[in-house]
Amino acid sequence: MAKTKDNPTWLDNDLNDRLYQILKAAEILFAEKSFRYTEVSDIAQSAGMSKATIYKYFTSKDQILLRIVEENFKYIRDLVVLKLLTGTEPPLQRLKTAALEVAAHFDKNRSFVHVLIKDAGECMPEIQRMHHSIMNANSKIADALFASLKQEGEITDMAGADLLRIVSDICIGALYSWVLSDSGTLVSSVEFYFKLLFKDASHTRPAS
Amino acid sequence: MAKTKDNPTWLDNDLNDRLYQILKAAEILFAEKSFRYTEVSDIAQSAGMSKATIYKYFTSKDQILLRIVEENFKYIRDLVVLKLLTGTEPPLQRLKTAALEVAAHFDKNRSFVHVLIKDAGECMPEIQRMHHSIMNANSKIADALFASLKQEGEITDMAGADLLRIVSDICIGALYSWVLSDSGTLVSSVEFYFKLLFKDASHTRPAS
Amino acid sequence: MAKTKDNPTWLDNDLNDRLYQILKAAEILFAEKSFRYTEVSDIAQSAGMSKATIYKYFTSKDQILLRIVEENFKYIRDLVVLKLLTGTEPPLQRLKTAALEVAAHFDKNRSFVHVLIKDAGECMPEIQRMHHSIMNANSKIADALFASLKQEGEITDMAGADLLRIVSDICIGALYSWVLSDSGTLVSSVEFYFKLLFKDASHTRPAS
Amino acid sequence: MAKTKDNPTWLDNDLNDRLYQILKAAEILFAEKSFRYTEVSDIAQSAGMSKATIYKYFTSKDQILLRIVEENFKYIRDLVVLKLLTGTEPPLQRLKTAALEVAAHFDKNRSFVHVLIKDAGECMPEIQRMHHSIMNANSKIADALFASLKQEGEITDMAGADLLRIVSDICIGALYSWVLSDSGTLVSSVEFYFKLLFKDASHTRPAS
DNA sequence: CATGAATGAGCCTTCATTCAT
DNA sequence: AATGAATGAAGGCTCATTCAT
Repeated sequence: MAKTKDNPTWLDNDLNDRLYQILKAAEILFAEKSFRYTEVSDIAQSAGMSKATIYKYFTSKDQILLRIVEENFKYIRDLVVLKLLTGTEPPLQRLKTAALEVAAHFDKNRSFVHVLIKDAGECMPEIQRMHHSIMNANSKIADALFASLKQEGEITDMAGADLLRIVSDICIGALYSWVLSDSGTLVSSVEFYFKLLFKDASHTRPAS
Repeated sequence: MAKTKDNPTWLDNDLNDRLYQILKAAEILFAEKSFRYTEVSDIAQSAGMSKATIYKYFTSKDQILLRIVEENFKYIRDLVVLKLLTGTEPPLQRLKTAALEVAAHFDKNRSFVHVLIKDAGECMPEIQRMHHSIMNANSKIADALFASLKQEGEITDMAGADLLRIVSDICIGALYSWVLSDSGTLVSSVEFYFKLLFKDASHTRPAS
Repeated sequence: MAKTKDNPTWLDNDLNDRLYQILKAAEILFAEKSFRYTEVSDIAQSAGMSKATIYKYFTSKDQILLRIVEENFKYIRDLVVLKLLTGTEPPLQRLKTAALEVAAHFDKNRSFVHVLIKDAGECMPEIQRMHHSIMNANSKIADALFASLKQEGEITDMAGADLLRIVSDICIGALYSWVLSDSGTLVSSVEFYFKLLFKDASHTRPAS
Repeated sequence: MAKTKDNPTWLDNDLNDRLYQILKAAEILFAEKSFRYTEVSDIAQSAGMSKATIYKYFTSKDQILLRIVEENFKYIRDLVVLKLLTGTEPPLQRLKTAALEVAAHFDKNRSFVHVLIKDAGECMPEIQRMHHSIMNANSKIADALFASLKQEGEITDMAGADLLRIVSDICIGALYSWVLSDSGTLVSSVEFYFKLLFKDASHTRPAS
């Protein structure tokens, strides 16, 4: 799953230490004080290096934020693809696993979600690209998934696009709410919605 | 309904013209270029006055943004309270009316929603207060509403808090998605969800 | 003595009311907060009129300060000339009277002295002109005075210029000290120095 | 004494170069154009650096002025203490030496005196503290000095406080006059007053 | 390579001053 | 004549960014 080192949970191991320190420090500060109120020197201090060093790795303050978003999005995308497309479990189970993994990632990276929401304006293109790729580019995957879910009778008949929309809205809403309330875990949110939508508690393959 | 004048859709008519012009100009610019990239002189030019005049009405650039959010939130709150608590229509009908009115307000004030989402970090306290007031302070209203909905069999039995959470998540999600896709209307989104959740198309009181 | 009205002590009676109010209000505010920190609107408020009205009487904020200094200097000059050159009392008596009158004027107009010292930089030309007129233009008067003082044996033989210099230095120093210590009266200072320099307590004409 | 470098006459050598350049440039500009009309960018240009660098050393334009005053006052205080309290010369000689040294310092730093007088309003607290420390805190030193002067018959019997007051007034007056006339040296002023007050030209110890 | 030191570009904000009523 | 409302012109200060060591 990309990660084998101890502390990093989302950034690729390949990132050299310096880079990782910058991104992590920035993420935390952006989450706390927002992009606007975080100075590059704050990041430098928090990352234990000088400002000049930061500019060896990034061409601008904005690039740091962008990189944070990109790395997280990439990580999530990889996670989803891997969990959703691979494996022999039934589709619903794979969906749940993927959702839980993503949720767990967010639970471990609260600050990223704060950044994403607070400084959305600074990275609209990235967010929109992500949103678009989920709503359109990946719709084949989604269609296939939903088709198989319908086959198994887990969900009622409904246009795949509509379903995707609902799921997407709920995900975004849950994410936003989670940040606003700043309590609970996203994992429990996912479980709540799964229980709600699919009365079957286990989602292990129905033994037919 | 409050509004009869032609152009203002959300700010109270009582706001004097100058103030209205500033807020409206700022809202549009913040939505387009984000708070960060909007200079006070941009707002001044767009509002057809000098920077100094703006500072007669606001003590800082930040205050302009805050005021935009406050005014909108106030307007929405008033709208919801009015539509939801007053009137003789059945609860579900009132809920739908309120939701549609709010959605229509947003449709007419897309730029506000853009601001709200792009510059969320600048007004977290206001957003959180709004969120909290919906999730907690207003829960009595919500409970009453949900109770009567249940009585009428419109919705299945479920904890009020859970229902509220779902509705809230969907609303936030729909709002965010709407901005991200930048297409369609929120009103149509509301109709979509109402059709989905309550199969009855009309929601006029079931003729017993 | 120029003054017959009740409250004004330094400005000419001829000054119309509005003008007097502005100058007095400004003098007090300049003394309290210094020229820099006194805004024209402060003066307006304190004088009970609008800023625009002030600009009917003065072309700039600087002009107000200048006028304050000019009026006071004019008043003092008139006083000195009148007391020193007129009258039948012996010269030393006239000198003392003049000095006491000026001191009394300052005692009644502490704020002017504060302004003069705090905002000296804003009115160096006026101050320098005054200083020059005392040290040079008026030296004839001074010479005559000192000559007669010497004749009467009140003071030792000494160049008039030197005497003038000493007196001038002591006056300036006493004035400055008085503002710095912000206690006592200038009149008592004058009496101190007269007692010190001319052992004769009365200075009434020696009954010879 | 403290000074052996060529150009600096009043600031401690310890002050690093950059700081010294700023203070010296500011002092000259303040003296020429007054605090009000001197922009920080003027100081920057004159000191051969950028505005931002100045703000590395000072938190505000006001602080620069304050620092100039403080440094000079400190320097003067040290000088006086050193010259007055140390050494084996008779008291009057020590007094004269101290006065001459201070006067020489001012002669070399005319611009400081201009600043002090023109922008007195900006640094009243510092000036008052200095004045107070001379008139009160140091009165023990003064009393001792005056006592020994009296013993030696140099001055007539008189309350120490009164003597101090006279000396202080004369000093301030001489300083102010010197700036106003903008000619001559303070050293010559000191010599004038010493000759005047103590007829003995040499002030070396009276040969018993 | 890492950094301390330096900076340029620019923003927000202020206030003396003006003008229409 | 008096003023409320409006503004132009600036100035202090900041901070992302660079460069010499």
